[in-house]
Amino acid sequence: MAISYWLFKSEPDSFGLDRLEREGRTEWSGVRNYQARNNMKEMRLGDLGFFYHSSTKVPEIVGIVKVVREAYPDFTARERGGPYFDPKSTTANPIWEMVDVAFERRLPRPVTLAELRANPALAPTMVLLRRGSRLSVQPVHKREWDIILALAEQPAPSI
DNA sequence: GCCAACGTTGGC
DNA sequence: GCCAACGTTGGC
Repeated sequence: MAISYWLFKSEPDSFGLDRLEREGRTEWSGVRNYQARNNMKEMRLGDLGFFYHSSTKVPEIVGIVKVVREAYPDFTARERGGPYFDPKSTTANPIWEMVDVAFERRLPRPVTLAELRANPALAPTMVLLRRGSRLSVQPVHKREWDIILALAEQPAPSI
């Protein structure tokens, strides 16, 4: 069974790749969007994902993570007073789920959003590049995955 | 800091 | 079920 590929957005100011590398693995908690949650439910052990830095001066893909635990209830939804508390979610009927991901590796170099946008092989299909795309956990086609890995092996384009 | 795009909420 | 209002995301 082939693995699937994903992309996880994270704001480096709150949780960047440096921290994930230090900590080794993390719970991908706090996702409060149904589509993103559904994507996590489809993830299987061994799936790989790009780690993307969003809401930063230069948004870019910086590394690769691996799914090391499949979807299970996101306990932060029941943390009363916490930022991710959701009264609709109960122990008996949890709405929100999370996966665990582990640091896999850095890309040889970051690949910026601008570079992805400028690539005609990616622009038409990649979820990240859709107009107004805000999905924080999204699928990546294998074709796109391979193109981006190849880009990261090449020197950064000079702008 | 601005603002377009999006998802959710709630009145009707 | 519709849709206006609102809050959030996230690039620029």
